[in-house]
Amino acid sequence: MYSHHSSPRFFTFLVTRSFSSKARANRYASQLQLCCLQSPISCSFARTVHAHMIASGFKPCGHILNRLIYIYCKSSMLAYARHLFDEILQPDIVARTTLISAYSTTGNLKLAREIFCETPLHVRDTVFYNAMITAYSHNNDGHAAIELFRDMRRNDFSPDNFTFTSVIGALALVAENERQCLQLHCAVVKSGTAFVTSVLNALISTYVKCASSPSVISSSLMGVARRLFDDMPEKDDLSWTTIITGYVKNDDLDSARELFDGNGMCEKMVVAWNAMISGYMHRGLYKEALEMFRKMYLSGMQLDEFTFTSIISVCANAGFFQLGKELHAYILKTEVNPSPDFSLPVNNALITLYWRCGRVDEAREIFNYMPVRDLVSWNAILSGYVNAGRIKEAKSFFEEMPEKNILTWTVMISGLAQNGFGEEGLKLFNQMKILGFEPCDYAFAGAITSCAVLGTLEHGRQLHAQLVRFGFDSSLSAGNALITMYARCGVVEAAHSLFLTMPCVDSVSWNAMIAALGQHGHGGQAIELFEEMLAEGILPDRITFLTVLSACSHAGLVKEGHHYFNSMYAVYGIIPGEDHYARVIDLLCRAGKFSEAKSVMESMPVEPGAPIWEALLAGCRIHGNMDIGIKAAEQLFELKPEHDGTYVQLSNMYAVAGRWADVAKVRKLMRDRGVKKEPGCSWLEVENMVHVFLVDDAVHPEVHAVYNYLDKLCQEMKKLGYVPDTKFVLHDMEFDQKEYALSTHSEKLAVAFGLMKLPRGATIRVFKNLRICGDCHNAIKYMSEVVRREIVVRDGKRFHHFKDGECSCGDYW
DNA sequence: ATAGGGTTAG
Repeated sequence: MYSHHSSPRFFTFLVTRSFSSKARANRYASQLQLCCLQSPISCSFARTVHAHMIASGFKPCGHILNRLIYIYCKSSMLAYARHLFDEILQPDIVARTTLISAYSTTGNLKLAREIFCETPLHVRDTVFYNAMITAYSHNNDGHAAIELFRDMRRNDFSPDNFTFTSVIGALALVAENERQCLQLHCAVVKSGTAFVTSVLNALISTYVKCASSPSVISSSLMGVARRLFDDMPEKDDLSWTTIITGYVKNDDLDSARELFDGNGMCEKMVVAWNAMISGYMHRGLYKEALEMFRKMYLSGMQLDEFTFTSIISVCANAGFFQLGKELHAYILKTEVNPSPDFSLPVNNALITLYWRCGRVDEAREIFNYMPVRDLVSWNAILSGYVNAGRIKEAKSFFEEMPEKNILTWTVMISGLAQNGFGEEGLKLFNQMKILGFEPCDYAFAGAITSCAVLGTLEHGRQLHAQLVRFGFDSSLSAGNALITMYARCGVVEAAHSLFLTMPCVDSVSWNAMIAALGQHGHGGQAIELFEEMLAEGILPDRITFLTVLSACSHAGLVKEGHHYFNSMYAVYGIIPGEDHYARVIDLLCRAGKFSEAKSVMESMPVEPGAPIWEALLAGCRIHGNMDIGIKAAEQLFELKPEHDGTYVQLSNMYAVAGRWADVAKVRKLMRDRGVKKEPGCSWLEVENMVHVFLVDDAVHPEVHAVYNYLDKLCQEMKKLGYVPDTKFVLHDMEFDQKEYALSTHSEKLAVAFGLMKLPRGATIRVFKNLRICGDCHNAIKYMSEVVRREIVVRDGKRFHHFKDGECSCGDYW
C-alpha cells in the first residue's frame, strides 16, 4: 500500500485512545515528522494519520496542524492545506511560507500575496520574504519582486544568498537593454554572490536575452555572456543549456554547435539537443535538423515533446510527409497511455504537418480528437482551410472561434484576398482595427493583396502610407505585396522603384517583379531581370520559371522561353510540373508553333491534363486553328464536363474565324448539355471577345452585332449583381502592348467599354491603350471615368470615399 | 533553458 520508502514502523506505531492526550499529540507529531523525512514526503501516510485523528476525536494542536499544512503543500494538495490554514488560529511562519511557495508554483499569485499581507511584521523572517520574492520572480513580475526586496531592507531583514539569487532573477527579468544588464552585473558583484552558479546562470541568461533583443545590434553582449560562462567556477546543466540556447537564439548556430560538440557538456542534455534541432529548423536547415535528430535517436536518448514538436515542424515545412506520418505513428505507439493529449504543441505541429501536405481533413480529425485545444490549434486549422481554398469552411470556422488574435485575422484576411474576395478582405482588415488589434506587417500584406485583387490603386497607396507610419516600411512581406499591388493597378514604375529601394529582397520579391514586368508586356525587361537575379546568385524556384515562361509567352520570346524551360531541370534540378508544361505549350501555340507544342506534349512524363488542353485551345483560338482546337475542346469536355470555360473558348475560336453560325451552335450545345453558365463565365466571354478584337486586325462584318451582344451581357450581369474580378480582365489583357498599339479597334473598344462599365483596373488598361494609340480625346474621357468612379479624399483624420456617385466617410484609418 | 499557429511571388 505504501511505497518502499515506508518504514515498517509506521504500522507498529499506532496511537490508541488509552494514551493521554499529550502522549497522543506527541505520537502524531512524530508520525508526521516521519512522513516529512520520506523522500518524496509520504502524503498518503500523513492522510492516514490525519484521518485517524479525526476518527478518534482528537483535536490537533497548532503545531500538528502546521505540520499537516506543510505536508499537504509539499504534496500539492493545496485544497486540504488551505482548509486547515483557515481553521488554525495561529499558522506558523513555516506553514505560511510553504503555502506561499505552493501558491506560487500553481501560479496563484493573488492568494500568495494575500497570505503575505496578512502576516504581521513581527512574525516574518528572511525565508518568508524570500518565498514571496521568488513567487513574484517566478511569475514574471520582476518589478514587484524588486519592490519587495526594498521593503525587506527597509524593515531591517538581512538578505541571504537565496534572497540575492531571487532578486537577481527578478532584475534579470526586467533587464531589457545593455544598461540594465550592467546594473545587474554590478548588483551581483556587490552582493558577493558572483561565484554562485545559479546567480551566474541568471546573469548569463540576462546577457543572452539582451543580446537577442531586436534593439541590440552588436554581438558584444553575447561575448560577455561567453566570458562569464568560461570563467564560471562550477558549471551545471543550466549553464550549458543557457549558453547553447543563447547562441541558437542569436542565430549563431556554429558557435552553439561548437560548444555542443566539444567536451565538457553532459551528453544527456535533452534541452541542448532540442535547442540545436529547433535552431536548425527555424533557419530552414532541415537536413541538419534531421541529422541531429537521427543522432539523438541512435544514442538512445529519451526524446521528449520538444524534440517531437520541432522535428514534426521540420517535416511540415520541408514536406517530408512520410517521415512525419511515421513519427505520428511512433508517438501514438510509444505513449504509455495512448492518450491523444500527449502534448498540445505536438498535436498542433501535427495539424500543420497534415494540412501542409494537403490533408486538411486529417488535420481536422486530429483537432477534433484533441482533448485540449488552444488558439494555436484553431489558427492552424483556419490556415488549413484557407490554404486549401475552402473559404466557406474557413469563414464559418473563423466565426466559431472562441478567441482570436492578430494571427487569426491575418490568416483570414490574406485568405480572402488570395481567393479573390478583395472587398471582404479589406472589410475584415478595418473591422480588425476597430476591434483594437494593431495590424502587423503580415496583416498589411493581406490588405494590400486585397487592393491588388480589386485594382484599387488609391486605397493601396493609402495602405502604403499607413505602413510607413507604422514603421513597417522595411517589411519584406508587405513590400512584396506592394510590388504586386502596384503592378496589378497598372503602375509598374512604382512597383519597380519600390523593388529597387527595398532594404532587403528575397526570391519572392524577384519573382513578383519579374511577373510585374511580364504582365505589362515588358517581356524583354522581365528576362533581363531574371538574368540579373541569376547573376546575383539567387536560385530560381518553380514559381520563377512559371513567371519567366509567362513573360516569354506574352513577349513572343519563343526561343528564350524554350531555352529556359529546358534549363529548368538540366541546370537547376527543378522537375517541371504540369503547370510548366502548360506554359510552354501556351508559349508555342501563341506563336503558332503547333507541331513543336505537339512534341513537347509527347515528351511529358504523364498524360496531359486539363491545363495542357486549355493552353492548346487558347492558342488555337488566337490562330483560328480549328482542327486542333476542336480536338482540345473534346478532351476538355471529357475531363471537365461541367466546365463552362471550354464552351466560351470554343465559341470565341469560331468568332475569330468569323464563323458566327458555329458560335451559335456551341451555345446551343452548352444549353443542351445543361452546363450552367456562371456569371463569371459571361465576363470571361466579354473579355475574350475584347481579346479577339485586340489581336485581329480585320474588321468583322458582324462587329456591331457583337457589340450589341456584349451590351446585353453586361446588363444581364449587372442585374445579377456580379462584380467582375479584375484579375481575369488583367490576365487576358497582358498581351504585348505593341499589339494593342497596332490594333485598329481602340476606338470601337472604347465605345464597347463605355457600354460595359468595366472594373476599374480594366478601365485603366483601356486608358493606357488609348494613350499609346495617341487617342487623347478618348484617353482623357476614360481617365476621368476612372477618377469619377472611385476616389478617396483625405480631410484631417477623416476620409471621404466617393464611389459610383455616392460618398461615404469615416475615420482615416 | 528547449517546442506549436501567419505573409509575399504564379
